[in-house]
Amino acid sequence: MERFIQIDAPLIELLQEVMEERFISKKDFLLQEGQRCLHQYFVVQGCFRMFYINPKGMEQIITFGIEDWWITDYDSLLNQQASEHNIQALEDAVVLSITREKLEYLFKTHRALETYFRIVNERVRIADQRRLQFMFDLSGEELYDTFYQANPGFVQRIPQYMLASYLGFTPEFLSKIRSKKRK
Amino acid sequence: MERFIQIDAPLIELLQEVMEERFISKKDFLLQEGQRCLHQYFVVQGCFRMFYINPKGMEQIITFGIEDWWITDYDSLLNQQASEHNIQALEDAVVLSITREKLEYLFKTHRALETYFRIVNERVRIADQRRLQFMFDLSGEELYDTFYQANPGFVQRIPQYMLASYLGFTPEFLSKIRSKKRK
DNA sequence: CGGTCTCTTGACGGAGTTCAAAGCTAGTGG
DNA sequence: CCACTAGCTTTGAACTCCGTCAAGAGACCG
Repeated sequence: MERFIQIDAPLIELLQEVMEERFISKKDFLLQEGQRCLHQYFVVQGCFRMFYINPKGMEQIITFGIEDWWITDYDSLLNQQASEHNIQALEDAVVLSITREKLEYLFKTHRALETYFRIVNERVRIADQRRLQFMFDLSGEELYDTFYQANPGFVQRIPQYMLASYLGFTPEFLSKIRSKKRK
Repeated sequence: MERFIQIDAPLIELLQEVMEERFISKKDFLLQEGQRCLHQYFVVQGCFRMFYINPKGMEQIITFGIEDWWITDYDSLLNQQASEHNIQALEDAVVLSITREKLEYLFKTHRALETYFRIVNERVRIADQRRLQFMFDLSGEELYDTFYQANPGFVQRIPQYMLASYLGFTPEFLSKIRSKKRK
């Protein structure tokens, strides 16, 4: 938070009080399809994936969430409807959670917090746009290379088929990319 | 704005004073590659496209902007660097423009305005995510159908090859989709 | 009218998918 | 601590969607 706003001690203490610490075991869910999403989660430790079941019945990964990132399903959260998404821990994890109601209340009383989230969402828009451009411009192999370079080490943390899903192709194809590289 | 915040008369008047009205002729640019983007634009009348030149040398359209939408290049605006994008009018148009500096000043003095943009960006994140899901799930033909249904009339306002670019395929392929439908 | 911009059509090629089978790895219980 | 199983990765052959290239036909604007 200090990257984006000047945060004072009282606000830090308040957040520590209000946000609930949760320990999640590998493979457990923060959110499952059909539930209403009520919280925003800050990942303290661990790794999550957010995915849905696409029309072909396959799991499609939208995004990952790791340490120091926020994760939630905004569509379900803001429009107060059942989620089509799942958020699942890929490792044992620790998150801080806060309900949308509490957060909006804090926005009113603590202006800096709202500024913080305004800025975060501006940054996410930039990142989302870059990702879209990558998907337009790059071949499967180039997508893999680019992701690999940009996120050193992360590829080791997750099964390859999840990376394939995130990048928008099949595990078989990713396997062929990798086997080609071995030569 | 009234959709998202309670806006009072003084703020409305202030915005009318501070924001500059600009008339843009068809084919003229609000932003060109290489320039620093300094403004956020609110489209009063007309239609814009935001595009860049991809590695193959083709124009790739990222998004359109029409009446009552904001348009800008956040990456250039916030990171204060030369833009890789172009924003061009597809029709004679009217916009209200405001520099980022002025807007951030207004955020400080007029809280409701910052709340408004926080909410707008949350909504845009939802829309961006839906678009990503469409691109994962749908074939070219389905993308066209879905866009056509969701934006009745808009397809008539723009050349077909721009729609093809936005949807992520070639004008030739779009032409084949349409010729198939005629039967 | 004349040229530029836009759309269409067809033949061919290639990136990525699908399906099926087999090999590998890691977690789990006995 | 081993054996077994479920989960993950690899490989190959056939196939599909969509891109590329090239040529022509409209359509719009000065």
